[in-house]
Amino acid sequence: MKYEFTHIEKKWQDYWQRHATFRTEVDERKKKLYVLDMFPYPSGSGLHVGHPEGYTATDIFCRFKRMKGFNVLHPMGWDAFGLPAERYAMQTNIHPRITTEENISTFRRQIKLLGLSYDWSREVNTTDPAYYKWTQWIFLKLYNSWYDRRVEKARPIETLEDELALEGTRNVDVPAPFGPEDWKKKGKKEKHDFLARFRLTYVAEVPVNWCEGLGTVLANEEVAEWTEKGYTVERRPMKQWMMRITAYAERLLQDAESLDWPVSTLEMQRNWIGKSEGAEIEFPVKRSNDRIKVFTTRPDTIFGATFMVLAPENPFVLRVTPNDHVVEVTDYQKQASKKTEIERGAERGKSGVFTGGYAINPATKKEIPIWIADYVLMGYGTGAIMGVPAQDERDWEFAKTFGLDIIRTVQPPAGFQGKEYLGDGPAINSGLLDGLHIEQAKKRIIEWLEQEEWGRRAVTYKLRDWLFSRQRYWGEPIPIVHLEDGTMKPLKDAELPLELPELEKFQPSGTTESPLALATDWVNIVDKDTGMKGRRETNTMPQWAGSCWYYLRYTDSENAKEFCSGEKEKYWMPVDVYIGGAEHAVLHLLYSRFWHKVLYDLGYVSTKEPFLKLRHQGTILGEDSRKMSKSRGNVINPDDIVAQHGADSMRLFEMFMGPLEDVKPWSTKGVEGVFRFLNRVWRLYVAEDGKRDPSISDIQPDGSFERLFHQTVKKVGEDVASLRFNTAISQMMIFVNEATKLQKRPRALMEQFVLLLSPFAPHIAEELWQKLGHTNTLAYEPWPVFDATKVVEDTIEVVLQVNGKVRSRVLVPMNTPEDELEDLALKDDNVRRHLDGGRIVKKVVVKNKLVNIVVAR
RNA sequence: GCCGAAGUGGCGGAACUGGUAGACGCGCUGGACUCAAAAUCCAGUAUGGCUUACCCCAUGUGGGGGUUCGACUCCCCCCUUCGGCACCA
Repeated sequence: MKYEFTHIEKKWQDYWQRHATFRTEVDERKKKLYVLDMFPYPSGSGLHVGHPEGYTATDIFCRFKRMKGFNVLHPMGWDAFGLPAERYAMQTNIHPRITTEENISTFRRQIKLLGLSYDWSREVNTTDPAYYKWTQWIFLKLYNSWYDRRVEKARPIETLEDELALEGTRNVDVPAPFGPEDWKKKGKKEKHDFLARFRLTYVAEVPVNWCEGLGTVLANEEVAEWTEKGYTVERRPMKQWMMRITAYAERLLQDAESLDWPVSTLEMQRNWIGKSEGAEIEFPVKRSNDRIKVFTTRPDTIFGATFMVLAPENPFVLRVTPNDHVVEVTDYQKQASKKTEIERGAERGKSGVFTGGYAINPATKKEIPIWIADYVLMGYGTGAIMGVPAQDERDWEFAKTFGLDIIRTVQPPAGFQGKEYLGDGPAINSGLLDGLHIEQAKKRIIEWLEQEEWGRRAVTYKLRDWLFSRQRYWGEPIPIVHLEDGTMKPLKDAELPLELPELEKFQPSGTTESPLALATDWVNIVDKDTGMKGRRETNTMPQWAGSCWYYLRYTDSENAKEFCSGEKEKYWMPVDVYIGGAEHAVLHLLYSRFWHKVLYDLGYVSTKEPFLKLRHQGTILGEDSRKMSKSRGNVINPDDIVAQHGADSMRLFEMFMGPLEDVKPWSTKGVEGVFRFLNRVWRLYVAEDGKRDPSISDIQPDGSFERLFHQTVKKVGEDVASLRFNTAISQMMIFVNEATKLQKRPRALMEQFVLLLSPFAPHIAEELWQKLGHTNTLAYEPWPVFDATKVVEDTIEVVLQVNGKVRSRVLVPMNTPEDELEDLALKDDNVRRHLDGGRIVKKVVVKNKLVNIVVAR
């Protein structure tokens, strides 16, 4: 009987669905395991072969663990908000909800064809109001929280209000302190504005990449893409929603150390957070009481600071600029503001203008000129630097361009020909630091700065607050109302979800607002509590929002009262294994960790980190080893593969191609190879009449076949546990090759082998299991165990070497003693030929491995 | 430029803590079955040499050095590819 994969796969997929085979519930008696795939954005082009790679890997792992007795949570859902559906709506006026639904249906159908053991009852969809209700709820939790530095955690904003009313800002670090009476005297708006400076979600005027053509702001990484397509992107300050992720910089950095993640991903996150340690130093402005703060990692070089540079946007710029320089300075500021950050970075050489103002170097007491230049960024440190050309490449270049003084304060080694010197050496021209090396000099100068009150030890991070608003329709509405008194009012929990309004026509608003601004009935409201007129926030959330917490929703996806119940969260979290693309190494994985920590601080989740073990699947390239793309015509469609060779072959091949994390090219021949393998398996078990093959019977296995069986159980189990699927499949192929050679096949072992194969090729395995006489699914059969004593070979080949080169091999019983091995080597003809009468200097004997005889001539 | 990962047959890849390099699969070659083909099965397959049976010898894991009885594996230098960052003071 032929291997009718199409029929078999349909049959078992129906069976699993009918019997809810993979439905999971909390079960305190069983050990839980949470295995998660990064959920896909359901694009219009359907699934590509890259998706099933990760999904198959997690599926094999889940099926294996279920058989090992674990209670496995393995869900799937849709990250369905996003720009493509909205752009399509603008062209066709078809509601994004409709396109999204269609795309989801396609994806769901395609994924189901692969026989993945998801608990579909937990499916989530980020665009479903029942889901985004809780995205909005979490947004409000952040809005209504502040980060308390004293305890290093987020707390409800009321705790800050209470504290201000009780003791003012005595224990809170603010520029303008006040007492409890002052707080009580403040008006509503004043209090509102003050608190806004603490909230984890806040509105700020920030320079963004505004694209008029698209009617939205773009992320820095999106700018290049659209400018290439002919759109113009300009830098302009706009009011945007921000999330105070910077408050968590240190914890995001520290807690990453405990994670079992790819080193490269951890490294990328570390670089993204970009911690650097140094000092803040205040430079007094000449003839003024102002002090300009700079950040430096090299406070030891302060004696070489011969100028100062401010970012063009630095608010001090105009305060230090005398009237006769204002024109040049403002001109420069204007130019700089137009450039995007990419353009600023791409420019070779240094530009800048002298402000006409001077500061006093607190170490040398000398006057140094204050310049502005766009190589100094407002978003990092204090937006101002001390220029130390002798010990900094950029400052050197700047000083050379504008003819500024250069004073070496670290002695370069003799014969040093370079420009700036970044290496270590004794300090020179540095007063109290002279002779000290960098580390000591840093320590000494910081002590001095702190003592003289010119500065202090400081840490800064590259990480910036998260720009959270998008001027788009197809995203979660931000649940905030702007009242006519200038304050903002968050919606109450009972008012959630705030659903997207229906629109007549999908088009940009024509202003800097999102298309939501066109839904005037929705936008304009009257506040029930105060009777004030109000306007709803028209920005929506970025696509990251929904994916920031979806793993929590899976634990309790039907819950209408909570985002998930504490009990279920405690049982299932954290995610034990998380698999997805490396393209999310930073943003998604950092944003999720951030939200998770906020929820942790507020007591809503029980773990500090959401994802314990993370692995990325490597990209699958086209057969030509190039990236798959429509234009290259090398795209492989999973539907075709499933139709031609079946889902089991598809799954098996994707896992057999190579290590999960590697980038690897598709191979049609390779699929045929694993398809042949499955056919061989089939013929091993099934006779022409469709019944169990008569070669399978209750006989005692012969020793070597039994050994191979135990070796296979061991290898497959270990490999699956460590996600090395390619080598597990190799071992199964070896087993099948041997089994094929046998006339009579021992039923017990053959049955167990079906169980080994089942996580990889579940459909054929279920069918064979049934043909072997079982009536239930094998999904919960116990995973085969191996007998360690039966794994070891009784005869083993030992290598005989002379001077490290293999000269002969002998078959000996396992654990033949060393001296016997040595004798065998010395008696061996070819070994003796190579000894060639030389003097034996050394004999190395490794039991069960080799004998190496070292001779001198 | 900086950070990270990786370079093994014609191809995808294997080799656990240094101990038989090339498992398994693809491809290729030869054979069996067949009128023939497909499918299937069997055998061979790193490169070169010598014999021209089996053998045996040399070379071989990006290149060059080193440590070691012994290195794909450890150390140093260099090259290439991929991923990320990019004036972060």
